[in-house]
Amino acid sequence: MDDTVWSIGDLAAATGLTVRALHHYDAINLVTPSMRTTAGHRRYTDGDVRRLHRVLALRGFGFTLAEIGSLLDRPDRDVRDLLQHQLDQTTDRIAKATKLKDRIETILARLGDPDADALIQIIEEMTAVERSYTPEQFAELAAQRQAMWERLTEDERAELVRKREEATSRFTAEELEQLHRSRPAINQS
Amino acid sequence: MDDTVWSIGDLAAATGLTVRALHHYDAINLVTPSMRTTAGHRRYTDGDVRRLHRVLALRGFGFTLAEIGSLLDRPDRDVRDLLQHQLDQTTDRIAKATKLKDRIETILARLGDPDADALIQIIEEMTAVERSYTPEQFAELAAQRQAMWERLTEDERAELVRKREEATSRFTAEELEQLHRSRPAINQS
DNA sequence: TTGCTCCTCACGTCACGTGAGGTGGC
DNA sequence: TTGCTCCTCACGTCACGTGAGGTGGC
Repeated sequence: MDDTVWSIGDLAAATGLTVRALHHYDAINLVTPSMRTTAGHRRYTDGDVRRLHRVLALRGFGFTLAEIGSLLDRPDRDVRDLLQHQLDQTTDRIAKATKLKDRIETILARLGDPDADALIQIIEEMTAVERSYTPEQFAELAAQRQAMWERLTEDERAELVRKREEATSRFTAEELEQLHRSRPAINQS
Repeated sequence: MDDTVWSIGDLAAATGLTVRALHHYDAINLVTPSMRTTAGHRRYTDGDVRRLHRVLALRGFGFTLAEIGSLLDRPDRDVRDLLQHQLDQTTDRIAKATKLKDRIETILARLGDPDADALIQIIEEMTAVERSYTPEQFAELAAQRQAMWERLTEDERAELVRKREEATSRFTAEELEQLHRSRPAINQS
């Protein structure tokens, strides 16, 4: 009973995965069938199937396949940290998605019987912040900010980042993303 | 004043994008600079910058670059549908992330001072549903479900899908994903 | 001449989907 | 012999990141 062996198609049907997914797990050495038939066909043993189930369980918790692999193969890492990280990421995703949802609902409410031009106009109103500057003023602003940043000490920069994050809640999603993108670039210089 | 022209570096600094991102937008014909210098350097006009701002605004609403492109170039599509679709997707993402968050918090709470083995065990307990079957029983189940499905009429199938979705709230995230993956495969046959 | 910005390839990312062309077991 | 399952490439996805190697303006 314990020496039952699975073809890839049966295993795929039983787990709801695709054959291609199992091929992929094999290719990255995540779940490798212990046997092959003489024709080269994969045969999954009971142990392989147990490992696959662990993979699917962990995948359900949002771990990447790479993380799952190292968790299963070197189970000495600080699991609490990993889980905490997952939790933080998930919380963050919820917050961002919730904000986006609010904005979309706002737009839908304001939208009468619109075409795309109207949509774009409304969205631009909601996100129009920089557009009140001329390009030159805008470039000047960016340059000044950059120059100011470079005159700061490490501590002052950290303080600024904190303040920005406090102010962040009043920003639009677009600006959030832009801040997020521009910060590492600035920090590296 | 209106004929100011931007270099790619200045525009990147002013918007918080990377130069590479602007290259990308150019490559996919989303935002193409109207001019080049004799040396081949991109020069963005005021109109280009306005288009870029529209792109960023729409991106903030979760549209893909392809969607943004067709929105800007053929503004005749049903905008309300597009936005509604965005909203549905976002709501769905929030629901899934919230469920995941609950599960992670549950695990973290149950976790004393654990190593990965303990984690995997706990996760397996939380997700252990199929594991109460032997592989043969499991394969049998899958085969029976498949056979049953194929005997159904379209209406009966739709009814089943509805019922499954009702029951879904009691399922784990893993099972949700598996259902989600297996359904289109079955429907195609 | 030295920096700095700019240019064009071109591969890598993540978890597979989707053919393409061919082989083995019932 | 006909289907069906299986096999191995290998390109595509999405929005860029990250060098690699080279050129132009101050």
